[in-house]
Amino acid sequence: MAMPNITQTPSHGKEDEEFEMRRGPWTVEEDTRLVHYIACHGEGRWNLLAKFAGLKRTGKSCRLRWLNYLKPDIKRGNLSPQEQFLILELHSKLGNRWSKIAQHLPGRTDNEIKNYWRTRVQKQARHLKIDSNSKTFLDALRCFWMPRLLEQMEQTSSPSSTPNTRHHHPAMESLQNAAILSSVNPKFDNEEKPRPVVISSSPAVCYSDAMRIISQLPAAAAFDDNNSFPSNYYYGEEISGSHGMEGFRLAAMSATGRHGCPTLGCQVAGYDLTGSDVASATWDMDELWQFQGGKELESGFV
DNA sequence: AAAGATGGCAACCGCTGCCAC
DNA sequence: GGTGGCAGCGGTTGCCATCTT
Repeated sequence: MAMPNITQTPSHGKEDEEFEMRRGPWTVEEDTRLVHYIACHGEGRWNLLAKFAGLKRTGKSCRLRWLNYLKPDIKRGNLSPQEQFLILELHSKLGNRWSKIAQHLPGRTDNEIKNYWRTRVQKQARHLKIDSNSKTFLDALRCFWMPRLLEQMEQTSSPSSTPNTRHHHPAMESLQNAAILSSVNPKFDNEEKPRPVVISSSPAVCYSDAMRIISQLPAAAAFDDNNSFPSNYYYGEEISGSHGMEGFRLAAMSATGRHGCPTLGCQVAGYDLTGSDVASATWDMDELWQFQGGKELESGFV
């Protein structure tokens, strides 16, 4: 680990030492000082805190270190499928408002979510040569990625859980909150964004539930006799009209997923995500797309 | 095995909004 | 109303680990 840099602010007419600010990675000693000081005096007033704690750091740096790393309730490790789903959902409503998104993921920081978006989500957009802010890519997330996450969420839920306990799965609760948030709170309405995906009006939400809700859509949106996904809907949202030819066409897949639900495939304005080289070269790079034992191979995803 | 490329993440920077004076 | 200080936010950078050739 590189030693922290020292920044000197010239021409202030005070002792140089007073302006020697450390930069770069934090040492264990600095962390200990910061944690100890906050434990004794609380957080806030970061410039004064830095001074009184004897840290040669800016108040900003102290605040960032505390909020993003040292705070006791910070979660470490990979984002769960539930958290990923929530990020995708909330980002579709809130855009790059990372702190707002982070408020809905306890223990996760805005920085972590931002990094996740840039390194994981935008990577897929780059590989597909689609603008990550484009409707096309957002649709790809909704059509292709989010259903996978939903399925992962169900698969990773405890096999011993009963229907009753399942209703109290914390991630499902978060998901429910997100759905409620997007469907109820007008603050998050955005005319230019797709309408909220209301997949949770019931206490429990999972892949099969989402599919059940989809199955309860109006007749025009319901599955046909072949159990194919309706060509002009996904998640209950009409994609003809405003989306037009720029939107997705959901391929009617003959294969079925779990619970007799159709496995989703999709095409994005020239990007056939169901079987193109692009798909095999990019989407399956992420473990997200490792679909439980190569199920894609059977259903024609790769 | 080594060098270069790439990815992931922690930290920094600059801007904005709020508030006290 | 103007100004300065502070906190917070989002974009960007830089370092290190891992991967690829």
